[in-house]
Amino acid sequence: MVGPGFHGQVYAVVRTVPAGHVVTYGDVAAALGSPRVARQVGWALAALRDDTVPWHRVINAKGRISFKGDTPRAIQQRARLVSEGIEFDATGRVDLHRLRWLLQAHPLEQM
DNA sequence: GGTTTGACCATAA
DNA sequence: CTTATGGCCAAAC
Repeated sequence: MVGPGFHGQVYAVVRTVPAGHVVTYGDVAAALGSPRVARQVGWALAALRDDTVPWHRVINAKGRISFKGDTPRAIQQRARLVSEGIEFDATGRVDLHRLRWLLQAHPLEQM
């Protein structure tokens, strides 16, 4: 249900991220053609209720789960990533240098 | 249709 | 390392 313009594209890109890899909001935004819309990517995921989208594989550029104040979701996200084989640092950060997934410009524009 | 806000990012102190 | 500020663009009010 890639409804309106931006959200659908975000979901499409996030679905292309395989397990065991992560991407930053900026990367997803850049894959959509605008590296400045990282916030909207996060906002789109905030409205997400679809389990078909691995939203937990999307983190911030610091390799960490930021959120605003809703910790429970962050904890669940971390649990899912660990379950997929993602390793977390002592500070709760992920090794982006190794687990960063290279997004494609237009994954499934007309799939 | 203007104002507010936001799961961000980069820079500065 | 953390905290603060500006900017960016789309959706919600």
